[in-house]
Amino acid sequence: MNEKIMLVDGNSIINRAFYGIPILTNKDGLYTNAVYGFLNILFKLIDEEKPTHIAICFDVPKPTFRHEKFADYKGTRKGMPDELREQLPTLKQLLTKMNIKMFELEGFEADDLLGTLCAESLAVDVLPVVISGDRDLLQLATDVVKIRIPKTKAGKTEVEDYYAQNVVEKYGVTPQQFIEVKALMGDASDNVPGVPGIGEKTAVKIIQQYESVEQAIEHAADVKPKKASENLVEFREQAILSKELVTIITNAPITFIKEETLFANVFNADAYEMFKALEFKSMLTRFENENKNKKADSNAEAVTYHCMGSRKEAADYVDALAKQSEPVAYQIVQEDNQLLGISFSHANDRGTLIRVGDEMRDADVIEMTKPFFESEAKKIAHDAKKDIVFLKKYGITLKQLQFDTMIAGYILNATNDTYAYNDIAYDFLQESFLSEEELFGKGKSKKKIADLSEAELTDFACRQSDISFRASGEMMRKLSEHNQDQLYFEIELPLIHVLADMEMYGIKIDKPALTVYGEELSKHIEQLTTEIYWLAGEEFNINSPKQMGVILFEKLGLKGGKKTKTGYSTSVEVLEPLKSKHEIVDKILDYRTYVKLKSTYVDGLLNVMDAESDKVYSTFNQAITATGRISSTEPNLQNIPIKIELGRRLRKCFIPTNDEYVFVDADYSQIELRVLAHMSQDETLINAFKEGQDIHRLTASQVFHIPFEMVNSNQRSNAKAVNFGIVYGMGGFSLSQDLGITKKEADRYIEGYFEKYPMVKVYLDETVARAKQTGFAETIFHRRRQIPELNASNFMTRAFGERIAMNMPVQGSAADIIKIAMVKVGRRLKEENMKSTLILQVHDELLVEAQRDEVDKVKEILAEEMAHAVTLLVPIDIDVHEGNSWYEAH
DNA sequence: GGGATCACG
DNA sequence: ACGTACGTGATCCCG
Repeated sequence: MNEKIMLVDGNSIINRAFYGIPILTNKDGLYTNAVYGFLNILFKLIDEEKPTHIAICFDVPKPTFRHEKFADYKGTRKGMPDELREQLPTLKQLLTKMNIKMFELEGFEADDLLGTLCAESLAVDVLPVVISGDRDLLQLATDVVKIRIPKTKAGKTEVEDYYAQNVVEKYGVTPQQFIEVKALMGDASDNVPGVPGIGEKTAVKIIQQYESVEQAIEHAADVKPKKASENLVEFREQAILSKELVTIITNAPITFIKEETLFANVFNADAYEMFKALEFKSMLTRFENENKNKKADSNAEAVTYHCMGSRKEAADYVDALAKQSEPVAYQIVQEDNQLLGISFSHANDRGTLIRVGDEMRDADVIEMTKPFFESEAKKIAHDAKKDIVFLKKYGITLKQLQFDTMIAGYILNATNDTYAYNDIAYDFLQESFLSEEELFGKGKSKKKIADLSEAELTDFACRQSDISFRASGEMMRKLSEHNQDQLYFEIELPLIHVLADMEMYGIKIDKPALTVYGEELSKHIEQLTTEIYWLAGEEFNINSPKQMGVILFEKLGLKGGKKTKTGYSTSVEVLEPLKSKHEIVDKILDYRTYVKLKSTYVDGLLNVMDAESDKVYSTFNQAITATGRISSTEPNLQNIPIKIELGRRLRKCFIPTNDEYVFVDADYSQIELRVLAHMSQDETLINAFKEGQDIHRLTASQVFHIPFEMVNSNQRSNAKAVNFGIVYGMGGFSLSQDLGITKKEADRYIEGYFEKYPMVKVYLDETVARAKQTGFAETIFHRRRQIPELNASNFMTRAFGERIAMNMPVQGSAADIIKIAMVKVGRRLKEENMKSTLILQVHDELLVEAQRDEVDKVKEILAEEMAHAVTLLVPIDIDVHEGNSWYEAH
């Protein structure tokens, strides 16, 4: 046989793919993860098997002959989730375009069609190989017919292969006997009854001895154990029925025409378009490879990039660049802080690389290109912040940054995971390139850029500046179309410089104080560890929730352990109510607090601290969050403890560089609620802020129907939770959990809130409605977030989308506002030649390291620029403090 | 690499 | 009836 047909169980494979790959959607909100995973598995197996023919079988969602025999067949099975169901038509459409033959037939399951095709292909001398996620198919295995069962784990596909021999090895029975075993033991997932009291072990034993259900029944008297023996007789009909149910039939009324299943013309233009629409970027290269002998499409159009060999040539080139009046895109290629080359692209040059090599060392390339970076020529960059920080080390200041394609990509669609070059090319030029991970791999086997040949490096570097240059036009057009010119050019772009300055300046750590603090924590941890072991009666890993669950809920018999996917939950919410039940609980909660502080903060900060300056230099990411906030990493300075005093003391270790400076800290007071007041235009809320009322107290008095002056602190704090919750789109249930009240009461609170602030209700409803219509939510400054979840058929997903739609404009507008303030504060400090520097932002707070003489001026600038970043319908309040540490200043 | 936990706004 | 508040990042365990 030199022809081979791959027979695929469509339903079981797409099902596995769905659960193996996280939910994905494309731009249009179409779910794609299962289709993507299906193709991944399909392609992998095609590569391995190299079939000449292929067919894919599907179930028809209607009763089959098995249901006629047994009405409850598959009765316990839940329907597939909507997110998966929606993907079936997409998959079938795609397979049609790929000219892959599909089979489905009313009254039969995919299994039966596979069995039939298996038999028919063998009859015409075509070797079948069966792909399914369902072990029932193992009954089809023979000495030549292989059953392959793929598993998708962590994005990787592993396959188990079974010939008849392998089935015997693994299950101790032949493929034919496999049916008999199933018939006896039943199958809970398909609701096949089997024989009560006979499980897998017993079933295998019985069949090994008697070979079939019928013979086992015949010799029922001899069968052991006794229970099985009796039940074989009592449930004999049920056993026979079960066998019929699990037996795959091989003569379903379908016609196998070999030629129809030919594996050919799969990677055609039609399919390519659909892959693009589904955003299966990594799979597009497969088409390109398959078609590389065919005519080149626009994508593969030959581009000539140059590499400057000689010093003289390069110097002249850069000289001309610096004088350009038209924008120039550049890309600095570096690895491990080592410069490898700089490429340039502009209107008259698709790409030229100045490469670090024998003739020009890194310092030469730096020196040569310095005039360009500092020139008035307009520059297009990709992640300019990285470049600013890099160039600064050589004393170079990047001037005239006109466009940043990474940031533009983020503004145009804030929900992408990455905005790498290949993403930008894909989204804005409709061109597909390999990602860096695909080019270089990842983890241990990651290849080095430095190992590229000159030609490869030229291509790699120039492609990037080329993409930046060409995409920037389309991106600008889209920004205008979205009304995002101001947001992009007046907020995000200037912010890049502010963030770069913050990163470069860093923040000083009082190392001795931090070390002492760490030792104090360690002592407590040691003490608590001993006590916990003693109370538990044994040693265990307190850091392992799994082990702790066993100790608490099994050994010590505490109850109320709510189950998570993997076992008991041991989180604070679970442990807090158990404090009075056992002494150990309090110790564990303390232990957790101390360990968190020690490992995440003390050790974490010491690890990333620069040894020379005793400073930490955080990276501020401007293209991560879906709402417009910035995030902070390595170290994350936006989650330094403050709520409890023990943790708050950490802030005493964040200090000014030297005693020439002090910290001035300013934070917005209730910025999100003020934004809500503005956006909703609710009169009561607006007036409350205008009159400087205590907003939580006001809410309390209204919601609980008590006079303003009579509100006690508990009522006020409950009202605060309501005020917060509203902004998050919270429901009654969660509020009740949070406040420890009944859902009914919580619902009344929320209702009361909306009675008091009626326009807030109107605003939130309208916001959700508008988002449903447009597919996105937006802030005051037109920052937008796509919300594909709003179209989900799944209730939970859709409700989640609605909460996002309510929250994003509020959280995002607050982010807009503080970003404007940062740009303005940064500008003022620079223009007025001050020695004070903005060093940190924590969502509603700015921290400035102020020179002592400038403290008053700094306070004035902060108060002024933060309060007047925008004009809202309500006043904006700022609290300003100074101190010799972050602890004192906040 | 994903889940659980917990730190922040 | 569904499960149940938005946005982040770091550390640890475990398969």
